[in-house]
Amino acid sequence: MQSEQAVSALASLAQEHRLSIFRLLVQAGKDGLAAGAIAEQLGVPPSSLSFHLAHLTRSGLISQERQSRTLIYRADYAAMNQLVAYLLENCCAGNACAVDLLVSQGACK
Amino acid sequence: MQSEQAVSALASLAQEHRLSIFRLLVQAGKDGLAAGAIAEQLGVPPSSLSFHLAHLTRSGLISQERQSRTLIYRADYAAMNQLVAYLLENCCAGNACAVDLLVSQGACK
DNA sequence: CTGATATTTCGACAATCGTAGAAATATGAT
DNA sequence: ATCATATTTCTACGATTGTCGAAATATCAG
Repeated sequence: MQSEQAVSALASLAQEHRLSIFRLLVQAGKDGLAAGAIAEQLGVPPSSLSFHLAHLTRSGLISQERQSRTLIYRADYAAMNQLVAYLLENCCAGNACAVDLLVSQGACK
Repeated sequence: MQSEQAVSALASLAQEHRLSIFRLLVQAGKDGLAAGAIAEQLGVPPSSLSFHLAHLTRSGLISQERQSRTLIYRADYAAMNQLVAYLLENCCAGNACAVDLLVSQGACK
């Protein structure tokens, strides 16, 4: 991963509405959510929502698939993992370190 | 973690210079780095660097400790872990999911 | 082809952010 | 005390970002 890519991904998460969108999609899992369903849950006006969805899509953290009239959005878990790996790359100068917590924490399951 | 906190942490990483600073500190480990050492490695003017260090410190991702004339900065791994946990909270609606990658990836060691 | 639904693109404006020089502060050395 | 070093705070300015109404686009139904 390049730093430019990472900054873009981070910037797309660093905004109240977009963070909420991303978390909704993370929780929704592989089925994703339609733009409309997201709008309903967050109460953001359509044009604003679209702006934020485009931002997240451009950064690669979510993907878009058209299903007839609706657009389905999904979190891209691999992109998220790459981002975290980039942030913690070569951490603690190769010594055992606090980042082991990530393993024991079990964010998923 | 509150969303406001998360946005603040993410915003502090979503900037080229600050991202570089954070990664340097992650790699430096528990000894941290003096502001001067960071300035040297990144070539950012002192006032700008100070602005970014303050941003990262306010968001809780790094900490500051004075050691006589110099200020030592360190990455806060626990804060980083909390942030990642917040992003992936309750992911995939409770099913086994792609976030397991985080475990197998072994960013550290 | 006409109308309805789902969503995006355009445009303009206010608010926030990053930059870096100059001045200020904190600490240690002589 | 005086001076040098390390770093921050202040300040002003240009650049970027978020907002949302209105208009445009895409798809389906009748």
